[in-house]
Amino acid sequence: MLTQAAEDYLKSIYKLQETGGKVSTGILAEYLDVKPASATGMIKKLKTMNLVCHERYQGVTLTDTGKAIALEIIRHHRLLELYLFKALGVPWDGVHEEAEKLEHVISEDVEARMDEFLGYPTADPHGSPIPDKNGVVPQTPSIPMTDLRNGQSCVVAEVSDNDSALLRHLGSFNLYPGTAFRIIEVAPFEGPFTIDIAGQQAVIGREVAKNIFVNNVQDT
Amino acid sequence: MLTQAAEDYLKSIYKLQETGGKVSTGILAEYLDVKPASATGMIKKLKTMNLVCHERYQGVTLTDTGKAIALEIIRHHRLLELYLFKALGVPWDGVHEEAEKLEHVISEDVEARMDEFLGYPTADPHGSPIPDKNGVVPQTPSIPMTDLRNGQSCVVAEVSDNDSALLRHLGSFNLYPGTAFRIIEVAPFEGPFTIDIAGQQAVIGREVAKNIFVNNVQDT
DNA sequence: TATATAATTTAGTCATACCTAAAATATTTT
DNA sequence: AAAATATTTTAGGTATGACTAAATTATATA
Repeated sequence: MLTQAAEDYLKSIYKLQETGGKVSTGILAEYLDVKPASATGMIKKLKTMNLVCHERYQGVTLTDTGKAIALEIIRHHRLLELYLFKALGVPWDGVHEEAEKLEHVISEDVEARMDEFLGYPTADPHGSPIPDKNGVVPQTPSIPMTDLRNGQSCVVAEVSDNDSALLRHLGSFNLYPGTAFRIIEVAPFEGPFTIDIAGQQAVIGREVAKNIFVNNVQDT
Repeated sequence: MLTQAAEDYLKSIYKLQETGGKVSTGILAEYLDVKPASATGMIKKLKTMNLVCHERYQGVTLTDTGKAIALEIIRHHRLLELYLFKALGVPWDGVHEEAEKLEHVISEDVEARMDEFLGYPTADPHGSPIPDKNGVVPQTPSIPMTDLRNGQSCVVAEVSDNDSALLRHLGSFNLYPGTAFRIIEVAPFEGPFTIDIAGQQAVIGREVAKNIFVNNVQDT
């Protein structure tokens, strides 16, 4: 059985690997809020367990085994988020923190029962894909909201889940995955977005928009 | 925040205290499957945190704070057991092990939500009382099955929860809390119990009977 | 009451896990 | 090639929690 820290490293390497191949020690350390030396230490430990590949100064990647474990933890996390949200009514800005602790502890049996209860879902409350039992991640192509232009309409596909204040802010506009909206205006010089959500107007700053990913984009 | 080990010690001291006042180092160590010296070490640590009272060679007791924490963990544990049983269908011989891990991790918010979902229950699937939010333990008087005599009828109140093989065995006879049965015969010389459960006859050994507690005892 | 026995505590060790600062080494940039 | 940057190694720290062995204290027995 892996320690919680080791599981968190694997999960982080997986996430960073998604957006850019090999993961440098520095990036990983920054992501986990530890010093690079700490990351090197854990990488060495994970290497002895054959969970990562690592050549000195060349960055780290997951082995097949390491990737499978990372995906299992991510599956735990996202199933838990959705379960807490749907079965227990935990607000969507609170599920991440709670799942972060539970993900290391639940059994495969409980995981399977939650999965069944939820009807074998493919996305968590923030729209992030839930890997299936075999580690297959359902692909839902989406683009950042910041790519949108005046007059385009779209549907929220996914939002970043790690900042609960941001999530509360988005919730106040009803900007959940599945919600449709239309761009009324993109202010010039990297300015904010004015949008229409079911008849309600809202102004979304660029920093916020960076955390929103959309699909079903149409010119109207 | 306490470590998991510290929480387990508090919980154990509480349980041992229930059945016999002050708790000796040796008993505590045996219960937790560690050496007495290890128990002494943890007791000293808990004492610096004002969670236990301890005079050398005089055994240990919980302070009010320590007792409150112990009861909170027991509440977590038993609510989790019932929740896993009722909401997710985890078999009753599996809930203990799962709750043992989760009890240290769930938030007060999730605890409250499970409590509400379950309708503010007072007993877990094994019949053990669930302390309320203020640490009040509902009292349900019961006697060991081994005190019963020929011809007496009763209802199962509580069974020991820490041996899952035993629980499966009891389950095979339908001996859940709430199940009524009648003593057909107690074999002499500390022999087994022959009982009638809803028309079905069963033979229960003395070692098993020691783990069953009953109430509503009536002579028939 | 003295002594044997049992329980408890003390003192010192060990293993694990994770972190850091500083120095050494490699890589990249100028 | 030199300088700047990033990474790794080294050496050391902290915390947890277990253990053994020896010393101490309490209890039971003679």
